[in-house]
Amino acid sequence: MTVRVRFAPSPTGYLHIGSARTALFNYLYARHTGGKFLLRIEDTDLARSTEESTRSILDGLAWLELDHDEDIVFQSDNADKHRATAKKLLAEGKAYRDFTPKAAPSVANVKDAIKDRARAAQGEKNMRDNQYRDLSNDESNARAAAGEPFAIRLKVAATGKTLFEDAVYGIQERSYAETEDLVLLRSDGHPLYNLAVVCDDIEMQITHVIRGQDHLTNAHKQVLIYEALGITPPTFAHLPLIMAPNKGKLSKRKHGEVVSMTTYRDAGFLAAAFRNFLALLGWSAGEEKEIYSLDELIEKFALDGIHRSNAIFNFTENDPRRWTDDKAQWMNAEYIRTMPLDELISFVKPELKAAKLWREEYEDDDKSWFENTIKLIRQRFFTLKDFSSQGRAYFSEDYDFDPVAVEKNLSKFPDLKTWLPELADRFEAEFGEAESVSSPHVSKGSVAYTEENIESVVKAFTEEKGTKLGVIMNGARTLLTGVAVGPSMLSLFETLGKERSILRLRSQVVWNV
RNA sequence: GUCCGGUUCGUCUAGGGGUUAGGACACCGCCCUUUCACGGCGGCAACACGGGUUCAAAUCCCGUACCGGAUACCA
Repeated sequence: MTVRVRFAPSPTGYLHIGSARTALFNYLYARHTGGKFLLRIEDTDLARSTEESTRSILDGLAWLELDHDEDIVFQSDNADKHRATAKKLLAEGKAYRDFTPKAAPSVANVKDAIKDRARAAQGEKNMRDNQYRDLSNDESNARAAAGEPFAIRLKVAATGKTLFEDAVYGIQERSYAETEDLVLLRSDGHPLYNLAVVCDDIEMQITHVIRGQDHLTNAHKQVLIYEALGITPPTFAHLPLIMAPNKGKLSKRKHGEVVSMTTYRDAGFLAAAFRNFLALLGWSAGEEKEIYSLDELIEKFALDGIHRSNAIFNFTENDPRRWTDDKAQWMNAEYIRTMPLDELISFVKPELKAAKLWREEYEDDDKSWFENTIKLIRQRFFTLKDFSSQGRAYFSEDYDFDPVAVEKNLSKFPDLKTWLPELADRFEAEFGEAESVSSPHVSKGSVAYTEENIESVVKAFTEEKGTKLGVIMNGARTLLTGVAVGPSMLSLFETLGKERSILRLRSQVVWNV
């Protein structure tokens, strides 16, 4: 039997981190087993479902490259089938009409209201005391024919228990007494979640239901429906939940952007890195290894490596440096500095394009210069965004000066105002005239413009001025790149090229601010 | 309340009767680098608690505490 799994989000918001991981695990399991990964949009709650959410979820999945097989199923399209199933159960006496008037929709906090009611019942509630449960067929039919509204409830046996083996949590038992006669069909004819899920999973021939642990009790209800239908339930695998740093619920409302997949895409994360991070949240291959390619994840993924305890997604609100999980950030930086250069460049290109820093020459005449530059600066970058922000001075003459860097490396040494242009003269004398900035990498001087030669020129110059090398180097770095941090000054001079280095050494703009 | 689950460094986790309880991130120190990183080396840091079982318990059993989930004519 080939494995068929599904990711079934309800479109009530963007794809958040927990759902993304559920999708990932489903995807990995399907690919690992050579099965199918299906997508079903559970849009039966018309009031809350939006097309925009659906699109956003699809975007998130696309970014993570979790491509699904077969057509997307929209649950609302199957409402008639769900209703038919409920009617069938009713006809077979496995469900009954409940003529109890629908309770007024409870106010503000539905969750709390339910909890309060449950607590008030003190565990003495009899789940089988519905007065319509054993209504005669004739009377039930008569009332229905008379137009009296009714919900359809599953007739759960008074004694016994549901039992299934969860692939993650093991044997799960629940006494029938704990389970109400769940509503299958609302009095307005609207099919409810558990019915819809079971019907669709059957129709889609789902073999493994991999979803959040918050559905564990739903699994019991669903097993009941499967039993009533006489169909063997799929294998369930419930996933531990991803919690906020305070161990509380990670919610869109409370935590906002940090839980949204689009945030990571827009912040310059690599899908591969984020996937890798997500995979390790609640699952482990049981080895001391952190970096896994997609192929490796697919190869190693197994249900028995999934944990039973919740994991915390660690981040610090209002801390720009810790706005998201440290490990996710590290993972992304690790990918940026170690992934194949070609691959990285395919992501850097759109980033530079978006920042209007891209030039076609980077794939043509200046290809090797571009590659070397990326290789040089990727070492200290964390996200794709860094290439257009911190890396701006490499791709444009129009870059900003960090006031702190200027103060620390330039203003403190007023001599640099004349020294740096002098150094430019020295470069010119040594390496030849600056021709133009259009081909900054081409060096035409008598002496080769290499790190080694640059070093001796700078060193001689430093001695002559009776200053420290650091003063010159740091001053030049700030003048040439606008910031106090960056690659070694020598490789910076070389990478920027003779012409651009000379031009920038002579620049007086920063002194006039 | 009831039912279900969980609990190993701050975080993600390995281990599952005998280990100096391992790794990663974060943090700290040293080296490298006349910057900042990267890299290298090192450090800090954990088996929730109480009872059993056993020669031996982080590991098995029971209980307690704490945390989480569920408990709808929501999904």
